[in-house]
Amino acid sequence: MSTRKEVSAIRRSSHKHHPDKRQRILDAAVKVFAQKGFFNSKVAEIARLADVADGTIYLYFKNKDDLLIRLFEDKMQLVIAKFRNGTQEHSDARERFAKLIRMHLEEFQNNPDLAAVFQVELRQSSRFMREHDKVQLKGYLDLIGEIIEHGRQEGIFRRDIPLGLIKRFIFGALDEVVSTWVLAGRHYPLEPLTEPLVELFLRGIMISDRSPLDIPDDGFALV
Amino acid sequence: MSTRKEVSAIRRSSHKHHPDKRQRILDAAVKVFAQKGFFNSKVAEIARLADVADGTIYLYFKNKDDLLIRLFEDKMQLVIAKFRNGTQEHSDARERFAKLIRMHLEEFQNNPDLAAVFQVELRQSSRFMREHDKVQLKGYLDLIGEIIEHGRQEGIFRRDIPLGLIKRFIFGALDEVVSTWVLAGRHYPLEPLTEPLVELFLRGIMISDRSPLDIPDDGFALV
Amino acid sequence: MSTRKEVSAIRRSSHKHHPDKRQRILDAAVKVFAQKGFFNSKVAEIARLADVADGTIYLYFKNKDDLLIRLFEDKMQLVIAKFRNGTQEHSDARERFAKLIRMHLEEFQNNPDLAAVFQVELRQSSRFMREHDKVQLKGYLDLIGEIIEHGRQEGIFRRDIPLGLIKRFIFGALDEVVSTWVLAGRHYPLEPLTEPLVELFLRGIMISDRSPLDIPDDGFALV
Amino acid sequence: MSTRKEVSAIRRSSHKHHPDKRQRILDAAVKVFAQKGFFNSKVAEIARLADVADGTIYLYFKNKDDLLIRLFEDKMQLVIAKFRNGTQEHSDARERFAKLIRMHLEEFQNNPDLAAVFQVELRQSSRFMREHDKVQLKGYLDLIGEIIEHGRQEGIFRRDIPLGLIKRFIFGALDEVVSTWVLAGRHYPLEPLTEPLVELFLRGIMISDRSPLDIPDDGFALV
DNA sequence: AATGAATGAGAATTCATTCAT
DNA sequence: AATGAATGAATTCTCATTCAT
Repeated sequence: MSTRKEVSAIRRSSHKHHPDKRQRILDAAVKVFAQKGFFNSKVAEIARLADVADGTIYLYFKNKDDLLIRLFEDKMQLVIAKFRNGTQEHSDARERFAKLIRMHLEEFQNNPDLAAVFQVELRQSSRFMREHDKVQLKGYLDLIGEIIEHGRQEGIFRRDIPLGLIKRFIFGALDEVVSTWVLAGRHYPLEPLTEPLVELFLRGIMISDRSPLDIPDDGFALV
Repeated sequence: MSTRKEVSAIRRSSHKHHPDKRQRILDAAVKVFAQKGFFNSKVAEIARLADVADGTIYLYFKNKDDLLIRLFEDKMQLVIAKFRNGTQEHSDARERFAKLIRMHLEEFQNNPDLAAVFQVELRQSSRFMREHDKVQLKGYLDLIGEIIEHGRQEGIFRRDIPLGLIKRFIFGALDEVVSTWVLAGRHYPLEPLTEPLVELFLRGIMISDRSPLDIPDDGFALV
Repeated sequence: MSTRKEVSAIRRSSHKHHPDKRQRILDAAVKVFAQKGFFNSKVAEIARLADVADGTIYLYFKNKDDLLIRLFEDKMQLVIAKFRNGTQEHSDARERFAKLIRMHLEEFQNNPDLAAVFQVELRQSSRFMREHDKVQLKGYLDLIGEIIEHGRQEGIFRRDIPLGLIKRFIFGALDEVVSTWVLAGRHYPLEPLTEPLVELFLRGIMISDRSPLDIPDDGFALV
Repeated sequence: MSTRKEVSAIRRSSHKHHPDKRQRILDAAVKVFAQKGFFNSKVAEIARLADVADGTIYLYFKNKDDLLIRLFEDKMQLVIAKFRNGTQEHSDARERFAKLIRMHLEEFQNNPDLAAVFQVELRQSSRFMREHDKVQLKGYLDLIGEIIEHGRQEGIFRRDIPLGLIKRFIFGALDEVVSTWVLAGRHYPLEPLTEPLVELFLRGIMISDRSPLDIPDDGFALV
């Protein structure tokens, strides 16, 4: 009796399933969650959009919650890796920082559905957030932290404000800007906001006698 | 046939009701929404906590959605009025700005449940946000805008970054700081974050040749 | 927010379902409606009687209203076809007419629950009637009309009274007789009423040498 | 202490209440029932229309069901008395009968709301009908019966068909004609239907030289 | 007698999840 | 592995009725 359940549990963990199907489900989920919000999304609709049966979703994901969690984790992991990669092309902390902001804005601009889910729908369940905020979002905050730390070691970012606060400050502002864009219907491009945002941030976090923009005279256009 | 719906607007008229009861329901709603999240909250639990019958809630509010909306509107109105009042005690734009940040942090520190609802649960429905973001939240952003504008006229806040972006930047950072605090379980005081945050903000938004902290020489503690 | 409503039309598509289950639900519905009346019938009870889950009903029918409507349409269609068939076995209009009356009485005598629903419960909602009276009931009235028309062409049914009135006159009388029988608890057989009813009807609608009103010659103005 | 209750009880039974208020409630009930149907009518709406408080209705009527029952009884009593009066102006059974039909059609034509309630909404609850069909409707059927009996004694109405059946036959046809009129939106006058209806009825129930069925001599067995 | 705010039982319907095929 | 029909728990909201004023 309990055998069957266990078998199915083993299969689930072995993830042998068709990997493409898993992705199709996640892609459908992003779209549906983005449009309707998590609680108003129906598993059946995700299934329909992914062109699989309702039950199939449960072969790949534990439940609806799990779908959101995996979605978040999968994407966040990719995004963080991509951003870390991208930023490390620059050695200057300011450039590195500026690159991060730009990539963030571009990423969401190019994946509006993902943006909607992250910015708005992921906030839905405090229960969810309580459990997962600490997991993957932390990875992103860590990336920000690394860059700040880099700047501190370069001697150009201030040390008199707690790193944790700075990370939140930056993430929060960025997050709000993207949220506004999502809620406003994405009627304008995000990427051009890079420069002023970088300016605002750097002024705040750099050591004050060095203005972020009049740094060297190599004429580099900020990022 | 279709027994339900259809009418529903016969009663709702004489709003003599007990005014205290309305408040009790709202208070209960804040607590429950904060703890469980909007979608996981049951109207019956709010009723129980408010010590009224389930049906009574519907004498004061159109439905569960309406409860959240009114909650937001009621509180936001009060908070905005209070903040506007408080900030106008200062004529210096920097002080005014600093006062706003402090009041914001204090307000949510003193109303943790309300903070939880505002920070996390209100973000639940993009539909909701789409409708209400523009209404009352706008009032708050406007207040921020007024203070920035004041500083611009005093000649100490920069004009080269769009006001809209600055407002979002400030609100977002603030919001994230409070969210983190809520999600972290409110284990630390919020108010002490006033000074570093003000510092970060002012550096970003002030005209750069005037450092925000070396303003007067009377050694005044900021705010 | 408004969790409910809004979507509801995602599933309903592949109508492979079990066809027998649909019938079981309809059969259960007839019984329950007949016993309790539409408004006092609970969907849960129909489900219980049909031995399906509550939710299953909603895989086959849009809602409780729909259940009644389909019930009516399904049966009416069958009945009309059956009656039309049966009456066409006779070429004489009087025989044809008499056959219709007999079949009508027999049909309801043999399907007492159906009779109860048709006679009493279907009258429940004027809205329902407004929509459906015209649809399927019309089919039945049409059948009556056809037979009358046939008799007119044979030259034995009078043409001086509007067909519409005659149809109503016949249907109404028949309907009332069955209603009475249902409400009286079906304590007597219906079918024996065929002959006297046919007699009453035919006398009214046939051409006769002497119209029942020109009997005496006292020239009384009717009423 | 208990005195008050008893006093109020006495008052209730003595029907001392403001008689005009009772009528206002009944009038409102007819309108609302006619428009929405019994089950879709809200006591609160009746109260509003009658310009009394919700609770007041319960001083005059036991409950919502009672409201319908009293409505029916009150009106039926008046109508029967009026019809009996009116028909007795004529001594000839045929004229008496014709007068009844005319009064019936006129009555409902002049009280469309009442017609709607009687014809459609009263059919709603088989439970209701089971209890009240026998009470007041019977009074009306009795009146029809009296007139038929009168004609029989005059020697002009046939005796070979059970009186009960004839009463139902007449009432049913009449009822259906009015129902159709109600459901069709009352777009045409009812009263002109008096003559053809009387014609149809009288032909059926009068003694005539030639029974409509002994026309051909082929000895066909009816049906 | 009258009021109408409050009550709370009651019911339709939805939808995540299961499981026989 | 996949399916999708079936399940039934769960929850909002309505409205007849009561009762303190």
